[in-house]
Amino acid sequence: MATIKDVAAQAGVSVASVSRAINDPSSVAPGTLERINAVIRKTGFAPNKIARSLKVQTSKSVAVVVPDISNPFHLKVIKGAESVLAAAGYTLFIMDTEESAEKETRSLRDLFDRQIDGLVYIPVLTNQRLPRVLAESRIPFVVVDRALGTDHDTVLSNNFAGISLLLNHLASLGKHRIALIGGPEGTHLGRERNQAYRTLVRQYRLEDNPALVRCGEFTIEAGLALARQLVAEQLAPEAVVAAANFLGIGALKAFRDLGVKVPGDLELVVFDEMGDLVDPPITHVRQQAFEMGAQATRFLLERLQGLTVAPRTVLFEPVLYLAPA
Amino acid sequence: MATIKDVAAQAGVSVASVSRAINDPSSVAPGTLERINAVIRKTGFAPNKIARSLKVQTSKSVAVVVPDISNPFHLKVIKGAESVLAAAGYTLFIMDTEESAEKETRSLRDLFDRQIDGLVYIPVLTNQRLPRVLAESRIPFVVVDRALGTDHDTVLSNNFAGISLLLNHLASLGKHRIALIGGPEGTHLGRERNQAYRTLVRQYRLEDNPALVRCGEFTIEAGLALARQLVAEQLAPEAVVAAANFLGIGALKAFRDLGVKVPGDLELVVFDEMGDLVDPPITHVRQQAFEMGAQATRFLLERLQGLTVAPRTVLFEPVLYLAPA
DNA sequence: ACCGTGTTTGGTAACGGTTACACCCTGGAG
DNA sequence: CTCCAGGGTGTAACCGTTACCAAACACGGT
Repeated sequence: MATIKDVAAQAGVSVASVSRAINDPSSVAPGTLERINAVIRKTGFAPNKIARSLKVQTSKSVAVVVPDISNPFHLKVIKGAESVLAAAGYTLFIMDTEESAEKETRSLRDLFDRQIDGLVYIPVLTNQRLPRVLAESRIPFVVVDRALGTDHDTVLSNNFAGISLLLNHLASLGKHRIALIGGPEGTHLGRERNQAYRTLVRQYRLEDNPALVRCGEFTIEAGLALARQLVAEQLAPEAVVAAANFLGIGALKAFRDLGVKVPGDLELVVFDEMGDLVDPPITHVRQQAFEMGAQATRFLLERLQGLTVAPRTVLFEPVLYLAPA
Repeated sequence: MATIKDVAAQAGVSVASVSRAINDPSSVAPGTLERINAVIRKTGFAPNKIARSLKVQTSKSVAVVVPDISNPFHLKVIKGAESVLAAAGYTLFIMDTEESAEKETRSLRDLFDRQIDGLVYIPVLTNQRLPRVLAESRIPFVVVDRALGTDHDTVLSNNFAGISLLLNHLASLGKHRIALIGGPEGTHLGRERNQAYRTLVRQYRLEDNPALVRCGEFTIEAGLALARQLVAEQLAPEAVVAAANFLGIGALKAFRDLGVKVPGDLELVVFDEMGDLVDPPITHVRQQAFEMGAQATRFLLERLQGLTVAPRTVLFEPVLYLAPA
């Protein structure tokens, strides 16, 4: 690769002039500029970004760090981020932490000392607070999907509202004994949705029976196992709410395997969409994942452009998708 | 962030010693080493990778560049890459080119002058040959899923075999008039699968009627539209093969909307999986995406470790998943 | 003729590391 | 008692840019 020195030599000017020709063309005489540009075209020279970053301490790039790139929600957040970044001239790096706190720390570290400018960050599920690396860093970031403190920008879904939409729908259908297939109590996200269920069950005066709530990991396997339990123990719920897409998928599989008709024997509703071709169509709420990614990135760009305002938190409202009756 | 100079000053040694302490501990006296390490721990110092890369022209990182991160096939290739990279101590960057050649070029450029060491590369669909940036670069890369030349490592699916499995299945079911919903003829991938269909139709002595093949983009919308055409034109195929997952999804939707029973009125088989919960279950072939990503990455690592052998091409066999009758 | 003023340009010190090279010890062999 | 080998350390050049500063020059006004 040609360097700025080569160009300077061939054009018969100093490196300083070449640098100026690139970064502030108006500051160099038209004749010189043309000569330099000719050489640049000829050699295909492009300034080395590494060297540039080292000097200017910025890299015109941001990263999105997500716990599981195959989770459709995360995927859409990424797509949302891409949509606003494309216009802004930033390069986007995606990193998959595979739900491992250790891998997450490594990734963050790595991004930092590669001079990433900013970060859209969906924490690993088990994180109860901001990783030290992040807290100590001076780079702007915005946290998506999990509340991890208030001294930085945060973009969240209104989990309570989401569960509320689902329970309200079931209640309006006259269901009374409604089970929950919930996420892990040890995580913020799981707790928040489970708690919403408990609160709302009382509020709607539905059957309030601890045996009706089953919690596990946010995985298809867990959904499958918990749904099986519910059926096996003859609790005969009239409806089931699954607190996440993977749980819903697992539950639906279980019911199908066990010959439980959905809907019919049982109503199933789920938090988050499960895919395009799910049959029968299942009533669910959708998070505005794309829009959340976009908004988070807008916040980030504002900070990158020097805006300093108090940390903001925004809540996106999930929307209900009713399956045709 | 602390720099190596700070550490050197605090430890009362030269920067050279600190650098050595990090990169070749055995070369510094035990006492000094300990003193340096103490300071490093205290300050949380980590060498700036940017500066390091600039000097040593390597960055211990590789990238996976894919055209569409929400395509399950690409996703699994990424997961496969991750699985082998984790062990090797390389950082993985993921970039989504969104099926845009222009964006792809930018991304590749960007990666290069960030001193990426190697590349696992799934080209944008419309690329007929290796992008210039890549061809001219000196960094090792391996191309996945599309044949773009023979002077580099390539990892492919046996598309012919995949179509063959599907047609063979249909033929064994006694189907004779089999339509194809194919990909764009202007792309290598589309052409390859469509061509396989044409060849095999003759080979199996099935109805060889150009009106039975409909091609379009690899999208859900195209699948939907093409399936509608097939139904509308009363060609009455006994079976349909969709040449890709998105086409299959679209087709299934169309049939469902039009009240065409699958199976029953029509048999549908598709190249690639469509999702976990598709109902009814559809007979399809799966590419060994994860394994392909892993293999590609293994090839890459070998080159990164200095192996120089002739460029290799490996073909992975798709496997048939029969829907329960 | 002289003096600002303004435009172009070149020299060069950073940025934060790595590494070739020279230097200084110390100790064992001759 | 010299000499040499070799371990441990520091100095400084270098990676490719950018940006500050000063130098060179032209030009219009007194």
